[in-house]
Amino acid sequence: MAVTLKEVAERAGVSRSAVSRTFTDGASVSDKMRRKVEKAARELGYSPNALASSLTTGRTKLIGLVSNNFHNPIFLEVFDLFTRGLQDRGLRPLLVNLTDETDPEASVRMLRQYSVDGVVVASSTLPPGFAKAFRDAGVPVVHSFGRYSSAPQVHVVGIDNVECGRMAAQTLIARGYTHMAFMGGPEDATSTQDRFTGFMSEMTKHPDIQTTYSFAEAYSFDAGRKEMLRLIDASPAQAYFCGDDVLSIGALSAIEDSNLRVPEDIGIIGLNDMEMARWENIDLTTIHQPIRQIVTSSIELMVAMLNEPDRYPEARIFPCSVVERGTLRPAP
Amino acid sequence: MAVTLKEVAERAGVSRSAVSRTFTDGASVSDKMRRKVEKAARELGYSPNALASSLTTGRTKLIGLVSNNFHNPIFLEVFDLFTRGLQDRGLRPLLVNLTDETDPEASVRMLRQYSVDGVVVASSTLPPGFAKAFRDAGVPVVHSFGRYSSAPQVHVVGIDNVECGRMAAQTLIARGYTHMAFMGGPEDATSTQDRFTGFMSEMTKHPDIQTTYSFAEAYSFDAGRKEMLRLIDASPAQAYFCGDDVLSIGALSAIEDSNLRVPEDIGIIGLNDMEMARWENIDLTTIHQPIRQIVTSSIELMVAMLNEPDRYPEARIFPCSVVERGTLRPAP
DNA sequence: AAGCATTTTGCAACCGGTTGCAAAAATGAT
DNA sequence: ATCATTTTTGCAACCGGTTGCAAAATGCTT
Repeated sequence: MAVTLKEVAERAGVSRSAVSRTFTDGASVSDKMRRKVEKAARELGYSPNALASSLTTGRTKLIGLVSNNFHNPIFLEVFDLFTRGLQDRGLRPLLVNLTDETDPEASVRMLRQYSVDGVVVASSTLPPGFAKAFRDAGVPVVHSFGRYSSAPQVHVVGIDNVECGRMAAQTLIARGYTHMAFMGGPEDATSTQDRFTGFMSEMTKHPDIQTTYSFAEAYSFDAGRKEMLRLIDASPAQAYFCGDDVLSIGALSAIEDSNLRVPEDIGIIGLNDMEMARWENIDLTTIHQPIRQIVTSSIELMVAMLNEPDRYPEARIFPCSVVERGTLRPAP
Repeated sequence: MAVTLKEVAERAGVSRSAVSRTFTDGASVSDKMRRKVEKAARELGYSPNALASSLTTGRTKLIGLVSNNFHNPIFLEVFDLFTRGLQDRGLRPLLVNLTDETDPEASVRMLRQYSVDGVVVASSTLPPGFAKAFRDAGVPVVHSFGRYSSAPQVHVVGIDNVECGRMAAQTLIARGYTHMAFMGGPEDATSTQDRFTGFMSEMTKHPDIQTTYSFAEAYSFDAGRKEMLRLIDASPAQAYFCGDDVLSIGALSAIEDSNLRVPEDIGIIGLNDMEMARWENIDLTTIHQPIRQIVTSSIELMVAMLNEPDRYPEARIFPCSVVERGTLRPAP
């Protein structure tokens, strides 16, 4: 079907090596030869087979992009940034959607079968062990949005979720709330656990402030709404640190429907600062997660690892900051 | 680095063909042989190189998934469905993000270099010519969410946007509005053009109803909000058919901020029925686009084409339907 | 136990490229 | 024009698999 190197060589009346060399940069070819080959290639509509060459070069320029977050709008931004960033460096994202049913082992195997040069795990909910499976298989891996650790086993790029929890608590404290709560995402997500830890660690410094907590079933609108409806039905706190922005928006919807006002009756602070958070009809106060930087840095790290596979694992942590909008009452 | 077929063969004390055969189903291998090989493979941690085998079989099981919609939340649902659907059939999505800057030619070339078995173009804004470029390059292609044509040049799966425009117009007419408008997405998107055509064709049957139209710059919240603010500043219509749901939500935000009520002062009907449309704080009346069916059907069509490359191009069009929620006043 | 049909196995060529090495060609110095 | 040096080119082996074909092994019949 497709035109091969051999055909071009025959047409140009040169050896196959010569053709190969004109298409690999850095190889030694005379101008005359190059012109001859390029002419023949053009006439035949030849373009080299990247997969065949990967056999000898050992490089496919394929990068596995693994995620299980196909329901959180922020990940559309993440995929956008990743695909563009990788493309710009001549790398190709092979997308893997890790659902609850898919066997993690199977995806490791599959990505190895396709000889990906590296793997980016983009998820804030997967345990560190998942990314480690790739490392153990000898595949360079970066865990983006992964759990921060002072002794990382694999490269991690993300934020310090414990610190974010602390920051949220401090923000609420500064607003003078006397009863506040943590409404987390799924309890088994590492990001939920860490944010919870940080939040609580700060609150223990303020025993006078009443603190409660609960967890939603998922990082989703429905889960946030459902949980907030339940909380309102009991006796709600004055302000909530919600697991993330989608959850916050679900909570806001519940509050609105219960004829309570934001921020007067209940205050909300989210986390992520996704595009939607600044939509005027949402106007969510939230903690900004610098996803652009995280993605860029992840890609840089990946590129660095391709050249230096045994690079010592490092954690790259980016600072977050509170974005003041309309869902928290002003400081007294 | 990785374990190869040859090593397994040596360890098991058999020929390379034998190893190859145990890993290709349908090949003739005795049980004894299979056990021997599998044992050796297990001990060595061998898994076959999919790319190397593609060289001889001519199949990579790689499917290019090309899109330029990385800002519309509905496409996260689309990517979710596509990746899962493809995975379930043993196919791997190679994601291509087509930005304004990327040369379409280049992506065609790139996907050919990676010998993808087929390409899915998932976009409602790309011209049919783009998908055709793949067909001309001899690559099976399906254009999902593409423009409906009675004489399609490539396989198209989607909706009849003209019909949707008509349906929107009819819905507004039935509500007894006397001044209504079309607020489209970007004017050069085929979906915008078709919805406009349909909308207008219906309105010409009702010369008594005042009809106006305008276009937003993109299918985005900001564009919708901006355009609606502009319209409100002039003299707004009683009801709008907005290009899609995100645009509608932007419009809703503008209306709210202008202290006008929905649906009393201004009615809105969107298109897509994305997840967010049913969020209680949005509650958008919209035209449901059956994306699940479109994606499923696209994948089925792709699989069919892999077995029968010269399949005659067909258009698969799925019916849409109005989903009544809270942004249009009830019929009189 | 021999004869035949059937299944299993290995050989070797091939898929579409790359690359080390040595021969050939071009360049430069004298 | 000669020779040493550098650059360019082709040969041939290899990357990790698959597959048609013929030989070897097995199963079945009588």
